[in-house]
Amino acid sequence: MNLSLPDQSMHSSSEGCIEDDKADVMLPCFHRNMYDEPLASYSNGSIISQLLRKTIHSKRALDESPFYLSSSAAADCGQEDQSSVSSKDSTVEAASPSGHAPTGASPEGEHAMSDHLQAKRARVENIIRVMVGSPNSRQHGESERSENEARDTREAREAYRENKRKQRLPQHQEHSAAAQVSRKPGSSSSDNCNTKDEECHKLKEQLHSMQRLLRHLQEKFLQVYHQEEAEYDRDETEVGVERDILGESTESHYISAEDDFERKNNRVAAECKDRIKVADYLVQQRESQNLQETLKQELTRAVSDCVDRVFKNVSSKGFDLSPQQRICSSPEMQISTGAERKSQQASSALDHSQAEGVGIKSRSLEYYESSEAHSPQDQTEALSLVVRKPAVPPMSSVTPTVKRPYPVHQAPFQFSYSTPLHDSHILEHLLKYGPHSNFGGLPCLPPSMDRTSPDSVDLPWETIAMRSKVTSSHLGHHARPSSLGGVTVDNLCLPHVKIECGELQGMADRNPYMSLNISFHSLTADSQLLFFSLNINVNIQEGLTPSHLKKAKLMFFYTRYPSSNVLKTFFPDVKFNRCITSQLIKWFSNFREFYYIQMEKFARQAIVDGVTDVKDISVSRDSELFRALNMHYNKANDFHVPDRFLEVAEITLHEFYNAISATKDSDPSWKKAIYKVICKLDSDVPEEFKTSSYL
DNA sequence: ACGTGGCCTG
DNA sequence: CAGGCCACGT
Repeated sequence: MNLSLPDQSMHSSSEGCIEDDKADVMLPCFHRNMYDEPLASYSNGSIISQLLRKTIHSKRALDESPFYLSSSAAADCGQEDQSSVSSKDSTVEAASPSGHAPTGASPEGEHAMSDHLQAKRARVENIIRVMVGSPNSRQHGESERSENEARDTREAREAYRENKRKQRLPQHQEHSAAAQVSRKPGSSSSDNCNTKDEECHKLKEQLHSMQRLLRHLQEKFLQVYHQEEAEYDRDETEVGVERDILGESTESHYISAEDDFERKNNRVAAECKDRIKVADYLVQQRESQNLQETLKQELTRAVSDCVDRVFKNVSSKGFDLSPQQRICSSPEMQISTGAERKSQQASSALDHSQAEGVGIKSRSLEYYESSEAHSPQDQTEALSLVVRKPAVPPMSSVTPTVKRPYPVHQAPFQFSYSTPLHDSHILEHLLKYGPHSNFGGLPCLPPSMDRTSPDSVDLPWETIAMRSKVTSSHLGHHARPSSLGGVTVDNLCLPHVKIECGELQGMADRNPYMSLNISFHSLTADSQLLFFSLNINVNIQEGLTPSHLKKAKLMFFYTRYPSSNVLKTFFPDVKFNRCITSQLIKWFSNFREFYYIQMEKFARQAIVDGVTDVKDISVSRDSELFRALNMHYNKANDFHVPDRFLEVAEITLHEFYNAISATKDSDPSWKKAIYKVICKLDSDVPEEFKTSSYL
């Protein structure tokens, strides 16, 4: 019964767990205290509870305290019971049977009754008398008291239930709830109505402030959301719907929160949960939008980077289009060159990080505006027949005494069923015609995470061939994953963007060169992760495919002696190693072998046929020699062999004819002289071969 | 030693 | 077309 005990037990909520056996003794309260730990601490800290703790000494606590008492309250209750009862009896119930109670009060309790406390008690009791409003209170005596007690008990139970409910609230709410509950123990009698009222007001205020806070948060969310809307309102329709939905839901929540303040105490939790849900939804919305934007930006940046590098590469090597190429270039290709140049400028001018959907569109427009401006220039350049490679030896006299099916200004070479697409073609295609178009099956050429490959210097970019498709998929609209590791951007719920990549392996064989080159490593780590999370199926060619062979054969029309660097340049999708390189070299060696065999054969045939003048020998597209060669290197006959190759073939044939005529073939190494000549006749391989190929 | 090219063979 | 072998140049 000492007053120090309450304090002791008050702290026992934490200490008792560790050391004290009192926990067992005070089981009902204590166990609750453990569960209501935050509550207890709050009650200790609460001003109201402080007040109560003082006040409680002059009041009788409820016997049913276990329902709601916090540790301090419970302890107080237990300790103060007698004194409280006695004090109350002595003042309020003077005529009660236990009127002598004051004397029964513990000396400590009596001693504790300071003057101001007594004064306060008197004041409070006076107020209570008024508040209870029962003029018969005194007359009814015990019954009245029991009624009050019963009511308080009910209130206490209510409070406890509320308390339980409020424990689920966020902490700042718990605080107020705790404040509310912590004072309950003292409300054993009607005199608490005053403080109750008081506290009710405080609670109201707290709740109001909380509401304001929530509203503020809500507004912030909506503000940010709308801001983002304004920024990226390229897709107003879809997002607009979402916004409407959001607006509605939040609005309704808002209103409902406004309505019934008095009753909503027990609804606050649910309310907050709903709001949190809304907030979460907004956050998710933002996140997915961020993802979308990030992906777009990174893709755009990577693409422009790629174009930059392509041209940097080209210009650094002094690469230029060969005359044939210029002449032969289809208008489409000329456009693309102009576009590429423009793109170089544009990409350097444009901040990559700022390149967004709008930027893409505007740039694609620039492409076509500029292409018109550039194409005439390109045309004039193309008409000038400049040969940069070692000029044709003065054997030109040998050349055309024969009529050719094609004029010197050769008709555009092109693939019979498809013009080879440039990177920029694909880009332009994508940008101009939109993602709905597709380029046919494109193989997935994966970014290799291994940058130790020797070609990484020469080929800083690896190809990610992808077919880009824009779908109208909404958030949560999951695209079906395509077969064979097809790539979709599902799982990410990226609206408006879906990328599919290489559907079938067979397609990789057919056109592994036409690809959209993206510098995967120029992407940020986030975007790389994003790519992987997009499940993009990437796959760098470890070996040479039949498509590579075909490409090599077509390249042979331009170069008979390609250097390994050229090979690496023109097979960017191949992971080069010693074996691959030598294999490619071997291919060209074999090509040459066949070529020279044919030359020797036809030269000897000419001699057998009685040709006496080398000038009578020519190579046209009609000649047997050409057909044999074309059959070998261009079996499908879907590639228009450049005239230059015909010239070179004719020169080679003449060389053989002359050597054989001069009986130089008796020398075991008589061909070497011819090889020396022929190796100088190589021309540059069109850039189309670098990154793209026929379909 | 290594890369490259040519020749021969299968 | 690939493998083996050889020769040559660096």
